[in-house]
Amino acid sequence: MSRQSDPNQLPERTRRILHVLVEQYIRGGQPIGSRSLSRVSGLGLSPATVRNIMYDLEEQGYIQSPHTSAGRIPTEQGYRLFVDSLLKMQPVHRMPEDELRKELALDAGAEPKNLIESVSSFLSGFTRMAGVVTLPQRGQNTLRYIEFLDLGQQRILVILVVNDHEVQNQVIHTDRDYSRSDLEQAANYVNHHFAGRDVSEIRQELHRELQATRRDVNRMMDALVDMAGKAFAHEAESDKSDFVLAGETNLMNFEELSDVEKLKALFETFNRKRDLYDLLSRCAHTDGVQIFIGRESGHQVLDDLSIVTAPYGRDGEVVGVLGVIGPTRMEYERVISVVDVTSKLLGAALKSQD
Amino acid sequence: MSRQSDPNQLPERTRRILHVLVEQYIRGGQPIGSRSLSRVSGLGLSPATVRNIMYDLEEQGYIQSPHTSAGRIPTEQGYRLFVDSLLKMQPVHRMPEDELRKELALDAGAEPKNLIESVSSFLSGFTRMAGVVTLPQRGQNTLRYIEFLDLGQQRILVILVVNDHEVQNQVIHTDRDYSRSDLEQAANYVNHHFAGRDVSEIRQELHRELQATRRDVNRMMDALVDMAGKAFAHEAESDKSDFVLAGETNLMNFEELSDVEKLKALFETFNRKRDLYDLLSRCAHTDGVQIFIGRESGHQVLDDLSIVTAPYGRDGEVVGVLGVIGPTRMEYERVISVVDVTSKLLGAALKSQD
DNA sequence: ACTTGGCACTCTCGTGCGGGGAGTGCCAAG
DNA sequence: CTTGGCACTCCCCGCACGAGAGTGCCAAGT
Repeated sequence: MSRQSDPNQLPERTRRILHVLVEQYIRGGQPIGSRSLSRVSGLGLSPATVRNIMYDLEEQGYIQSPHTSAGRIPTEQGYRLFVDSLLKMQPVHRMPEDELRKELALDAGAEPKNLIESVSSFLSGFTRMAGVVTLPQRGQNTLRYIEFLDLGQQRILVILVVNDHEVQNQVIHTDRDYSRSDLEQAANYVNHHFAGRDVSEIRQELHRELQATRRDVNRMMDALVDMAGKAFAHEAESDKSDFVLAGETNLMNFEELSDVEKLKALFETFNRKRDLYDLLSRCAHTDGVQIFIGRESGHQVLDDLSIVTAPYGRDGEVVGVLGVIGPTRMEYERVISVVDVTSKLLGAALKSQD
Repeated sequence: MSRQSDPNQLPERTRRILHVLVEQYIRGGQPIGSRSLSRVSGLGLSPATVRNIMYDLEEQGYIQSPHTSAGRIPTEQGYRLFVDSLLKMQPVHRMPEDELRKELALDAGAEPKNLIESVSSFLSGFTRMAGVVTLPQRGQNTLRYIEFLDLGQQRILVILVVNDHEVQNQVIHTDRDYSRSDLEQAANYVNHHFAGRDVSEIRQELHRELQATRRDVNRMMDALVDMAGKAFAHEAESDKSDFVLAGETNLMNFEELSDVEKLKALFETFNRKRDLYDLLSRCAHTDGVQIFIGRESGHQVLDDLSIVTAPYGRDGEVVGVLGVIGPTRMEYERVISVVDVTSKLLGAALKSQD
């Protein structure tokens, strides 16, 4: 980017031209020529003057022309400047808050998963692009209750209730069979000692305890603690990198993705989940709306797309990220508002839930 | 279909020509002309003769030409005849059973859901089309264990263990609060009386019991039974119409779906799940491989696609359906074998699981 | 009666050509 | 510094043309 320059050094008039150009291009999808720009910019400049300005903008990498006798379209750098100028002004927008509020109200008290799905499909429905919401990831998982159930053949079903609401279950394999009362005893032990404490903390403590009692005569206790430890070990690794995507198919409408190869690569990325999740988690640590334009995301499949994200949470603690994925040529102003408002409403909804 | 005729009345030679034509078309994707057909059919007929035969086949609706000077391609009716002739002969095929066996072995003992996912992605990977497997739906759900956990605010978490393995949980709302021991008592009651019996049976019985004790002074018992009833009512409605789809994106490669509108409609159908699930369930009652060609499925979005399905189950009882979705122009012979073998292996894997 | 070679006909597809339209770059004048 | 003018470039569209492929039909052969 040798020719890149400090955007602040651009004359006001030049920035105005860029702004209008981006707006117009977003509206129409056609390259913008000097004539229409001079008319619509409201600056009272002749097309020739505008041409000169456009020449400058092109030299500095904000716009480009698809071929010599077409108009100009914004580059990623151009979009970036445009978007940054949008973010400076407080977006006070007539929003369809009510629509979402209503939906959220319906889901109140439902599984968090349902809530997330509603929000994701709201995002996609309202923007006509793809909506995405990560599942809320609590920083700490508080153990509420544990239960062991014998399945025979040295298999034990562990049921774990965390955070008042969520039930997780898993089968663990042991090296011997346990009687009903053994299992009850183990569950009682854990429930009594550890209920209300953080799960990963418990795992560590159980581990320590196992070390300590290793030479103990009480082999039984040993095995039980081992078993409980296994249960919590599983818990730690599960449930990662998941999000709810909605309206992916909306993206098929955009000519940016008319290339089937690209489309395929994109959908495969969606299915794999990992890449997109990583991208989203990166947004958890900034607060407020964040925007990746085109290649800024660093993932090749998203080259022609932009992502607008915002973290959501309750009581200031971020528990997830939501966002909208669409073509680089999207109505940023509207999308930013929607994402922003939605993240706040979702935070509130989660709060009221428990 | 006025011109449709009994396929059995077609002369052997004519059927042979159709068979070869379909084979060739499946291989190459290009309309087949009389010259190449005469060469490859091995019947020692001149192109002119083949032309006459093709004329007959076209009149009877088995083949058609995209335009006057292209070769011929099979119609749905033509595919149907082709496929039926395939199904008559036992498909004894060198199959990649081992590959799948290995994968299934890895998943042995894992969640059924994981197993299903493996199979689905095997189907898709091996055929390079889309694989689909419905979740196993047991005819009866045997209650193993129930537990009630107070969440406060008149909400109770119900944990239900069915069929030795599966854990279901749900929050029910009650009209008053219950003490810990109330809940324990309720759980004990249900576990003691109903463990090992079918869930929907239990629901009915609880309902009856509720009617009977309505005038009873024992209000407590009343409420408990009511609560348990609620729990089982939920259980009944959950978990329907679900399947695991894999490799949908493979379908994007086929020019049959190069029309973005079609592609979009198809993927939306996949997401909705209902339509496809209904189609699949219809296959549960026939045994052996079943094939829908093009519009035979009755769903418009599948017009250019075919579906090859087979039910799977254990001990003769069908618990689900699996299949492959691909373009009408697919290698039926191979796909039929794969689907057939896979359904049997999955059945066996489920059996060995518990 | 069936098969075959011949032949005219039709249709698609790729290519090359030309004109209209849009927009630019540059220059010289204001 | 702005503006009008003008030549230039490039895309896009319609058109025609020829090559290629395959058919339908007919008349002759077995």
